[in-house]
Amino acid sequence: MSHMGYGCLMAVDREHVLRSAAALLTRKSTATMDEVAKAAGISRATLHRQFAGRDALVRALEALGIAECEAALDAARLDEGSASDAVRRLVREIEPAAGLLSFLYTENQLFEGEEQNAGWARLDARVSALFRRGQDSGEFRIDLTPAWLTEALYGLIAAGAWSVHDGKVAANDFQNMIVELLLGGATRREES
Amino acid sequence: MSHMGYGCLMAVDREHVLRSAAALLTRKSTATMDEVAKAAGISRATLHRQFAGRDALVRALEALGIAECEAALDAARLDEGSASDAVRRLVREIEPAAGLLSFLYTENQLFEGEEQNAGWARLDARVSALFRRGQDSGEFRIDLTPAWLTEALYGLIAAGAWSVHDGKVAANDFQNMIVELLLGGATRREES
DNA sequence: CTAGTGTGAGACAAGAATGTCTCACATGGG
DNA sequence: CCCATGTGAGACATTCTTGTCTCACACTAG
Repeated sequence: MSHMGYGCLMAVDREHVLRSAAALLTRKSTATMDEVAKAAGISRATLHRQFAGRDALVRALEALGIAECEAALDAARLDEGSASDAVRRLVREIEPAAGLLSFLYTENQLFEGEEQNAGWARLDARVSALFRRGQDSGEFRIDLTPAWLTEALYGLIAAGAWSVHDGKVAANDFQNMIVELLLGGATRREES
Repeated sequence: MSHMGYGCLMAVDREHVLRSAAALLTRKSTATMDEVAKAAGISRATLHRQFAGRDALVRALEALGIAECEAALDAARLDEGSASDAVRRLVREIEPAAGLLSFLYTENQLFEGEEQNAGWARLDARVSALFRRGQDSGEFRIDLTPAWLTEALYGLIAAGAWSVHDGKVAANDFQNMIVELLLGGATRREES
């Protein structure tokens, strides 16, 4: 029967294809559909049966990235404890998705004309709310807008992912480098 | 005679074409040679006479970006005064080139295979030296490597340029947002 | 006026990537 | 055993971009 294996087998295959495509496109953002198919171990025909075209594939990757980000936001429990600790948890949880994120980050720069996925707006709102909470509690300075702190976080994650990829930063330092710079800045301060 | 107007007229035309191409590609990094030519007010044939191909154009833009960065580094007098003030001057001087920089920044991500222009290495070295000077003087914390601070600066400049482009950050705040986050971080501190 | 030079417009072929299609093969259930 | 479904391989047309070429036109110096 067609409605049997369809729901379960296709799902895991689709998941596997998406993971492979993410891993490949993270390293080579201009990879061909043929290369993506080979990386996933399937033929171009099958790839094209699952994703109508390159656009559909990128959209699916976007949805995957959004889902992973939302899962990271959930796991980070942004509402609990101090805002600083929440930011630390957020970066820790989001690190596995950093490669995919940096790919989507630059990819979105050339989708400027079209409307962006509503999921990004939701993520932006949640992260912005975290920074705003930190400002309201007196923990964060108020002269940097939550919108900018959110964008800066994305930019630092992308820069961190590329730095690790280029070997300029040790993979183990990824979290600390981002969190410490974002929270504490470069200037030395007296430990209290 | 041909060897007369060649040195002077071609130079200014080339400069104009490069500026136009930079302005266009900053907004739409996938612009066609035809679009680049139209943006510069010349025909595709003439564009192709000045730049052998798209690669040559990008290389020339890269050289332009490097030259502007080096000019900014010179103007910022990185060796004078405190490292913090030097960083402030650097961001201020580099702001006009931020758009071009962010374009080249993402463009270089997909040149991963090829060797990068030696100019970038020189710039990295100069900026790294600035952060190292701040560390040696006790001004900057030593747990963030100069290499990471340099990459983070690039990432923040790109993020700032895109944020301004998307209207998420006011253009007037560009310098402050970057400098304050890079130097001071998000955490509030007592003013001394 | 005339020759030389640079430019714009457009035709043209080459190449790459995409989207679509067909066909043969394997596998798994009836 | 037989059939249906999904897959791989490959051919094919299409589209887009690029690089090259030719030709006509404007301008300018001699």
